[in-house]
Amino acid sequence: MEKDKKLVSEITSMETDFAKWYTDVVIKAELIDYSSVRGCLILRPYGFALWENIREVLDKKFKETGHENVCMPLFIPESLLEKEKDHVEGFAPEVAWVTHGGSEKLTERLCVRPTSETLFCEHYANIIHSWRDLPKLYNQWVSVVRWEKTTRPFLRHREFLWQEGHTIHATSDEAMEETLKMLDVYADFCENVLAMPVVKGQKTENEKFAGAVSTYAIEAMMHDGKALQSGTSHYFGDGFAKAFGIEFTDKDNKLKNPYQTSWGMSTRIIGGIIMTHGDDSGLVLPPYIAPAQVVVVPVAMHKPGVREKAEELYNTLKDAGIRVKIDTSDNSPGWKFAEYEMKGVPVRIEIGPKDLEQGSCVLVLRVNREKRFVPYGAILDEVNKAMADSHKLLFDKALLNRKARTFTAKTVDEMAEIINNKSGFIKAMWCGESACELEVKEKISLTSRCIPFEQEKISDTCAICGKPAKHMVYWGIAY
RNA sequence: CGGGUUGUGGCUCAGUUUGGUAGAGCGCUGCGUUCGGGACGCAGAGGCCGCAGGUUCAAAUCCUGUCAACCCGACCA
Repeated sequence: MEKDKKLVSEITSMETDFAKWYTDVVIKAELIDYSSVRGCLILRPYGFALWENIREVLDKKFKETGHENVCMPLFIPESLLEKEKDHVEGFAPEVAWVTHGGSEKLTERLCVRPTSETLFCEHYANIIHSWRDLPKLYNQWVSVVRWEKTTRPFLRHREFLWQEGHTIHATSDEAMEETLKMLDVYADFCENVLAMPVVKGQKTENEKFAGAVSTYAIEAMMHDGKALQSGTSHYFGDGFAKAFGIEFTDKDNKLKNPYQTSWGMSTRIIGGIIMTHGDDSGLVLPPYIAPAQVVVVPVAMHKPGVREKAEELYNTLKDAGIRVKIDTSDNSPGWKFAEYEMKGVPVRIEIGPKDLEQGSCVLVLRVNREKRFVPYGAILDEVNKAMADSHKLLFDKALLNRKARTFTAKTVDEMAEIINNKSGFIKAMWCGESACELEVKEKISLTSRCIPFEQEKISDTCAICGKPAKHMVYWGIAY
């Protein structure tokens, strides 16, 4: 478009300063506000509505796959947290402690849950006795607290909302199947609902969850080439069950430890949505979770018939279940266009005197500002089509960005050469030794993002040590 | 947790060097004119200068402490 220069001057352009752009968008679009405790942020109605929509879609999927929602306590006694060694070592440095109840000092301090494995384990030990009690497929939607040193809106809060699934099974095969199934649920959700392409894979030993046998994750690429871990699924084996004394009598009358999983997705994904799809005019929201999917903007409202027709279109869409908003405020049309673009509303409908003459209205896609002239009778079909088209355009654009920013390297020098000039994923071979992974981190500040399920052979030898390679790994800089 | 930058009406900032009546633009409220890419006029409202101490006749300004935000690093499954 001719006027492709920035229409919104209040937002720092991505190219000038991506981090500043991000905070500008988050604040200006009224997603978040700061509170008086660092890292504890306020989700404003527009931001919380995004989470509600995400929650609604995921929760439905969890229930379809047989899961039940529960709610565990907020506090974990210190002695309970300490039962699994790796787990406590992983989380202890970042937990918040409650030491007093009223004015009385507690005999045992309580940590505010950083994650709830220990609580679920304690509960499972109480309720599971027989193979008939298995499996338990539980999930909870709660907030957790991790006392992070560095905080950023959505990406790293000290208190954040998430869901954590915790399941327990009679066999390791069943638990592993669950682990991978839920990873697929997340991947499917990201791609088909959020329009975010993801790479599915396994985390290395260094990067896995504290206490897990293996961790799987979906990795997404942001507009600036940094990686965002967008959902994780862990296989625990029977380690937690042993540490917490969870036992059941199997069909063969033998006492056994069951096998567990956990998996989570948090409000961090909203940061991912912003950094995947946003542009210099502000937010661009994927249509299926946008709090407002359509905004109706009447132009020259005082002219006869304009407002009535606008209301009529609004009602038609609303009655059909579309999340639609109408703006009849006395701001100028130009102001409204800019405002709703900044807020990322996927579809805008303009209706004014010229349209009334034509018997149609103008439908504009946020993602590329494409204008479509639509007769009134076709409005619902065209809105649905515009949302489907927008979703596809967003996905394709994000995938294109990832492909353009995915490089291959055969040696650590090549990796350094690439990362000094560009930002993105580097595919390189790895022998499987932690030492090599740590060397990459120290020398060129890249971390392993995952060992993707879809393997490729870049070369025969580890890019770092030159010994025979075991895996192809995606390396990158992560949020 | 280290290094850096910054806190002044809702927002962006000037004023701090050299202590002396708290400012501008935008936004907000009311009325009128406007309305197809952030309209215009007129009239108004709004600030213990982040917080706490200290120095001084006098502090937004100087000193000490503290809190918060942002950036870089370390750390973070």
